[in-house]
Amino acid sequence: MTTCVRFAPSPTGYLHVGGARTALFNWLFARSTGGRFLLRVEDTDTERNRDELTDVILDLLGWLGIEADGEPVFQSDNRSRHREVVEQLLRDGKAYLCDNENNEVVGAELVEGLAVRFRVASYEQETLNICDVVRGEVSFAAAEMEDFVLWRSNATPTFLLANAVDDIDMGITHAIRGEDLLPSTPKAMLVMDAMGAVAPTYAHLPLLVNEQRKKLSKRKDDVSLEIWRGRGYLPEAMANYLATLGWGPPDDIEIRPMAEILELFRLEDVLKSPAFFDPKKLEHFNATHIRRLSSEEFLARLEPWFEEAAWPAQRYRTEVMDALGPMVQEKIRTLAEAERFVDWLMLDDPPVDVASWEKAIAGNAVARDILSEALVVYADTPWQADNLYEATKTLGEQHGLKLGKAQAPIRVAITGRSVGPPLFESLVLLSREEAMRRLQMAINKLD
RNA sequence: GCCCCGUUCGUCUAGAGGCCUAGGACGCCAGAUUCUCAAUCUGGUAACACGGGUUCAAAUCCCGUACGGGGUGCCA
Repeated sequence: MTTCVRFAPSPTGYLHVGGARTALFNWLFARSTGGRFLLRVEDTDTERNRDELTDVILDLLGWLGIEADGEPVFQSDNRSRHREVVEQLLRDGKAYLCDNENNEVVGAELVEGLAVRFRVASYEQETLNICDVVRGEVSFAAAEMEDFVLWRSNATPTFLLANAVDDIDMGITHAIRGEDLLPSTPKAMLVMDAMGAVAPTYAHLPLLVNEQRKKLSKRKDDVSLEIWRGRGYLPEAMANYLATLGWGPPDDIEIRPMAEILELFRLEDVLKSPAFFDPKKLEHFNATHIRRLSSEEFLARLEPWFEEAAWPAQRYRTEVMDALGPMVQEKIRTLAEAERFVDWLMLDDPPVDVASWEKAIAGNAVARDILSEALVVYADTPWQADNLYEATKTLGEQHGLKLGKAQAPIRVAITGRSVGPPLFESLVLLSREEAMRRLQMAINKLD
């Protein structure tokens, strides 16, 4: 049997990291079983702009490397089919008309202004058993279920109806979704059974939770995938991290290419308990993925970031990144951090980090002497990294300081920060005149 | 309330009765190293929720308790 799964986002306007994880697991399952991965936009709420919504979702899924098979299906396009199923259920007595107070209204045809509820009593078995790949067999007693609305009085299908009908019509073999949908699964199965259809196999994924162990909330948590992309996270790092939430590779190697995860992933290995979305660990994954990029690829990924950087576009100096790229690559954790490693080479007056200034210069008794002497020494040191290194080292030794200490005030005076790329290589790129101008400015500021 | 699900280091996980005095990763702590460190390396810290069974043997199987979560809409 060829497997067929779907990711069915609801129209909230953006992609949630939990939704992205669900999409990823569906995609992994489809690709690893040679099946199909479809996209269905559950836009039964017709007020949204669906083109725009779909663009956001497709864009983000594409960013993550999750490609759907075929064009996305809009649930709202299946309205007539949904209506047809409701009408049939009504005729079969498996559903009934009801008014706003949920009182049954006699009739076997749809009536404008009246809703339709499913009649659970029409189901003849005592229990509904869900065959769940993750949770095993889960059963619900039919006697404890209440009738539920299939068709609203405003003539639109509810999630329960549309979701069930579309899964059947699309030939979905495995419904892989969040655990929050587990309690509604027996209702979907009731509808499918009444349609004379066979329900798909289910797999309810453990929820992603926040530090309070609650389902990720749009209000309190950073759940939008766009936010993470905007913070400089690599799609491969995000997808890789998401794959380790609720699932773990058997060989304990967590950070790896998606192609390898595809080979190792098995739906039945997915865990049952909720997982905390840990930004710190995500950051570590990201830093590692950044370092694994080739130098060329790293620079290419940085391009969109530098286009929005604080320096004027015409001030960008290609030679700076050609020389410092690899050194920046091994230090940053997110792409967003790259800018402050090199901005002082593109700006006339780079910002000065207050804490760095206090520690290395204002609060450092020898800082003034070091800066003044550096001004003198740099005036006639050959402007090359090796020579600057030696000159600065000697300067420090005259104060009984190791190079590490001696370079601190110089670094802050010139770059504005205590952290950055290797100083002497960078000074060469800055030019002697500019370096000396900044040293003088720092001394003036101190006076 | 009722229904359903879950419970291994702070966190993500490995573990399918003996390989477990429980492994890896993040974090944290310490040390090393580099011209800076937010990089790198090394080491350390820390868990089978509890109580009963079953068994020669249980983190692994069964039952119960506790705790946590999800659901209980003419939301999805």
